[in-house]
Amino acid sequence: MSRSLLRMKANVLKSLAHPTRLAMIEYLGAAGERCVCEIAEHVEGAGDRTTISKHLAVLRAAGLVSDRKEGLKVFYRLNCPCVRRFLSCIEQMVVERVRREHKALLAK
Amino acid sequence: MSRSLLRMKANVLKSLAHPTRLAMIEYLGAAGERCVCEIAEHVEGAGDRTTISKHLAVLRAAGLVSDRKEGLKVFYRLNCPCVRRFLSCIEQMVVERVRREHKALLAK
DNA sequence: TGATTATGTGCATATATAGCCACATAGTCT
DNA sequence: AGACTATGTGGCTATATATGCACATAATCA
Repeated sequence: MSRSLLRMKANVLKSLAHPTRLAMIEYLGAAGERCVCEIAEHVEGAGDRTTISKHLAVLRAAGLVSDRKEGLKVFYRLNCPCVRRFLSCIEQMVVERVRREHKALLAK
Repeated sequence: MSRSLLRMKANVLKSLAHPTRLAMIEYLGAAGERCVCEIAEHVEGAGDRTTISKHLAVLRAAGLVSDRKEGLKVFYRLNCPCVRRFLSCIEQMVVERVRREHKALLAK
């Protein structure tokens, strides 16, 4: 496997690997195109607006979202619908795992 | 979306978000169960053996792989087959992107 | 038992990332 | 033009991560 392709894929994954950014991606996947203020409202407890901007910049740099300016607002949208399925796979795995560990705990 | 579920999913993604670990996962996905020495040989240029061990420990902690000891060797295997599909989605996205940017470059 | 091999751990350091504050930009409205 | 609003950037610090070295463990074999 080419090192550079590997690095690029790891970068995309890295951009997903943060609770706030993950929430943003899931929100955009579910709700469609949204402006920064809507995203910021939805992703509560994610810190101040500049932090939100930077997270969005990370997602944009990774190619996961695109943006479009309209008046004062900037709208972001998910580029790659396949990411949604991808994330549901991860979710399934995590949920499975929690269930398994919970069961193991009870069995003791 | 629950904060803790979000954090857990981000953690799984984080564990995938490193070129060496990604290569390990892809290798285990394609080749099936492998011992550390085979993994280390396959993932060339990933630094020394202790680094390899640590990356494997990260993947194990995330629940992505399981290990099994047999004699001196420890065998690792991919836990969640769905990860393979997931990764091919990311790959497709990256390849698409490179193609698009390349084209855009030519058009100038 | 002592030597050898496969793998893992504990520390130390280097680099990367997250978050916040102050400030910058850019569009809108009066 | 000047005030206001939405968003982004630069720079700082705190925290996290990656890596390698020296050492630890554990199984095998002579």
